[in-house]
Amino acid sequence: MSINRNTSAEEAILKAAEEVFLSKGFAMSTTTAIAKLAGVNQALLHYYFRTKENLFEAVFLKKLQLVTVAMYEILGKEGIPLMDKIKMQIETQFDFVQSNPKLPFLVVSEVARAPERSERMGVMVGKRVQQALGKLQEELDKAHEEGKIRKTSAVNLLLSVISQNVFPFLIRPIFQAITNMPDGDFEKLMASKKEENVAFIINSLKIKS
Amino acid sequence: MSINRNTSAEEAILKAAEEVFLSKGFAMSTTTAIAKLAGVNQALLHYYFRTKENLFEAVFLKKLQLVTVAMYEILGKEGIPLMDKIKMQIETQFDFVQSNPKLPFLVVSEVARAPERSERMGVMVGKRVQQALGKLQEELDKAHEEGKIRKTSAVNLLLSVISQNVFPFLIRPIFQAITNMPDGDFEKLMASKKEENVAFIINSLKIKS
DNA sequence: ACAATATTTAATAATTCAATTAACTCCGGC
DNA sequence: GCCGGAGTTAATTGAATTATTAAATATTGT
Repeated sequence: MSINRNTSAEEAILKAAEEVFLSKGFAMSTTTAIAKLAGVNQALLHYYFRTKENLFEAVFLKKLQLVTVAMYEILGKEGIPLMDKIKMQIETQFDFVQSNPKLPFLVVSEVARAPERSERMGVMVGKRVQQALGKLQEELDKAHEEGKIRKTSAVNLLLSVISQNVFPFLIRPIFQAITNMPDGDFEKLMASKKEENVAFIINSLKIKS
Repeated sequence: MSINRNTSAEEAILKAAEEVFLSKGFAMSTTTAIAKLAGVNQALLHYYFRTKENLFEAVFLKKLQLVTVAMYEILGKEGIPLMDKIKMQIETQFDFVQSNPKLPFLVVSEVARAPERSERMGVMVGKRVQQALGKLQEELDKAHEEGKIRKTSAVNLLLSVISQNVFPFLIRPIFQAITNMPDGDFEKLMASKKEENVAFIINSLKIKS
């Protein structure tokens, strides 16, 4: 057994699968296309992963683990002032999505294909997110009582943050088409979008004169 | 030709197609399933629409026209004070998405399948949206100069509004799973989300003390 | 009534694609 | 050197699904 050869082939398949699945989703991807992109025979893909489903699972779970980290890592941290925490959460999340811009599409399309995925994802991170949200809610309430921010729901806030960070990457092609925006301009827009989102969210929490 | 019969059959197919395509997307839907749901023979579907693609097109374009209205209708109006206009735009858009909650998924998945769709959508509404955005930018600049709001990009604002309004419906299943939220609670959350979004956006525009 | 046309169905052809099979190659241990 | 297993491929199978065909039934105009 040549370690080099098998890892290179298996890795090539995984890499190709990642690329194809990420841009097309499960149903619109073919093992043939993946094998071709990987530069291997289509049967080899089945040799290593047996089924298309298995191969997908390998790709998807790997990605999903990354998501969960970006989701609750910051919120779970102790001893960080509320506003800093929110700021860091937005930034971390944005960076993650920016470096995995096609992942949101895969998640959304996969949930439509196999709704039970949602439940598995819920089991995977639910507990920790809920804890983090509980903590966050306490802090938000406290800050509100101290007159620092307006009354705010933690769940709602999290939803807003994710919306702001994720959605632009999800509709990028349509958005560019409608606003007639070339690639360069979109990337420029996104470069400033992170701090824009931070300002936007933080500002919306503040109490206005 | 019986008007009753053909409309009822053709309509039934369209209605079934709408339902299936909206929840599964193009690739994960089968003409067999659509015909079955419509209660007609599968070949009848081909008699009326010839191809699955045609049938999809009929459904998709119909929906798309609704979208475009919700997108620029308000922004294009004259003689409405800026803040009222923004508020109305958010509300109209939210109402639209709420009554077509599965449409965002279809649009996103369709763009992944056939990227040229984006361009067609761009052609369809681009001009008008760009005009509306231009007007909005002028108004935003004016309001900023008068010290009423902070400096704001119209494109960015529109993107934020759409993000806030659309994204929750796109990830509803995952969101519910992660936060362990039953259907009733989610609907309650959405019932207050419209005004929440208005407050959120308007507030973020204001200049804080 | 009946011819022309539209609608509907059953049967099946054609296509696509995942998955399997059976053979071949390459390499390391003995 | 040759045996055995891992790696690889071409070719094929089988299932699902889109699309067509040809025949049957209903409807309308005259």
